[in-house]
Amino acid sequence: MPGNPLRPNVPQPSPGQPSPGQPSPGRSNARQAGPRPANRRQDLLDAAARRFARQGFHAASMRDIARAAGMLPGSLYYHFASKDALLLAVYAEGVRRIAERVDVAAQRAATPWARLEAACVAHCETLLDGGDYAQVVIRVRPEDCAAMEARLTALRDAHEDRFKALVAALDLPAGADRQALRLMLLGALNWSQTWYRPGGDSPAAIARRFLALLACNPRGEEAP
Amino acid sequence: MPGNPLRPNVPQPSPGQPSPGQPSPGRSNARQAGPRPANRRQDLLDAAARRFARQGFHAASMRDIARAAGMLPGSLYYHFASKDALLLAVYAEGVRRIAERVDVAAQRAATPWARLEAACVAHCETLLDGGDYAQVVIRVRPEDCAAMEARLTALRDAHEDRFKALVAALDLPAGADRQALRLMLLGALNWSQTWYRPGGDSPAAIARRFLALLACNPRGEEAP
DNA sequence: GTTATTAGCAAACGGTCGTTTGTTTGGTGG
DNA sequence: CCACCAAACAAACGACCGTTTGCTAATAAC
Repeated sequence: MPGNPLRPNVPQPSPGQPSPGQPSPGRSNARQAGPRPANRRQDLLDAAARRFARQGFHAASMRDIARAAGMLPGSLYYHFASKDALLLAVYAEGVRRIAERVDVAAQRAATPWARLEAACVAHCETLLDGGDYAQVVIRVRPEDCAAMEARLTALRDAHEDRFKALVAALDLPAGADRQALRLMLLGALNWSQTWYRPGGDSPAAIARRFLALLACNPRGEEAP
Repeated sequence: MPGNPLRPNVPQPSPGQPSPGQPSPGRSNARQAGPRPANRRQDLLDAAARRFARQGFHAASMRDIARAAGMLPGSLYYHFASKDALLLAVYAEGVRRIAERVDVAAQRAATPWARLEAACVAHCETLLDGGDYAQVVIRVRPEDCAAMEARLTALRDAHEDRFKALVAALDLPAGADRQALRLMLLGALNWSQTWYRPGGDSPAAIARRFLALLACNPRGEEAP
């Protein structure tokens, strides 16, 4: 037992920080873009995202992920304390990527309806073609990982709040059912992950076709 | 090795037959409702449905299911050849239950719109309050079980075809986007499983609120 | 009463799981 | 040159996985 030089487990460079590299290795000192402090952590996250997106949380094993990242199973634990923690990191990054694209798209549009449409298009595109991180957010249910359930749910909710605001900004008749509008839109878009295949309609077209069904007269009335 | 009296693995009383009991044990002969041919197979299916619905396919283990059914792990294999086969049986029964309620509801309604609404209400009610079997159909993805993927997908598609027919029967303007209408409706309803909690709106109310958003003017046009 | 058959028990099989541990690199600051 | 440390390797740990095997009570048929 030579002391305890083990398990430093990476300082986790404050979640949310874009990507300036430099994990600030304790000892300060400007290190020029430098030879390469070995960025395998990102490869590892990518591999985990891919496995979680394609197989789900339980079916993806740490050994699969390690192999996909070109490491041995034990090596993962230098970067992440547990499988749960790895999922949380992937999930958080996934939410961040979706939210970022939705925000950018919404800000570019002029009217409230156009903003909602742009947001739906961005949400759908990221979900279906935006890579593995985003797919994990829709595919993996928070309750699949009991230890992280609360945190995963909070992340997902934070993203959905954007749509709550976009729908609230719409100019609708008094009795309009805004909650149903949001739930229906997001539900239909999220579920599209189960039937979408790259051959047919583009994700953007899917989102627009859905929105077109609602855009005409979204108040809570019966059919004729 | 005393011959091979093993693995008779139940004659599988022809899938789809309602529930008359009598598994027709090879040797014919009317057996009056009788003392009890031991119905544990149903308990076993129920237990499996519950675990699959609550934990998903991979997280539910055969040992969990056996314990919930009051059996030992090995005993499951008298009734089902594998975990995959057990899932298939649960899934098929789930689809059957949803489809049955949807059919009954739709037949009771008079107009095409009323039939679609009744079908959506029935679909949603079965999904959210109709027990574990139905939830498995939505929760478990066919690709979670590679060996059964084709069969599970076929079962799910067969159910969705009913909605294709109901939407086709609607009296809509020429350019109406019927495909989007169906995908949006089913997607929103299926996704409701992820956010529904028994406290708030009833499943029927959820379905009706969604349909009300579409019922007014479902043609493919842009927002003003 | 004998004989099959049903439905299950009891105990393991090999394999994989998430994880831990001790040790070894290779670059870097002093 | 040396001490240091991030980043991995190599090898296991116990637990649990889906499944197989041999056996046995109870039941029903003859």
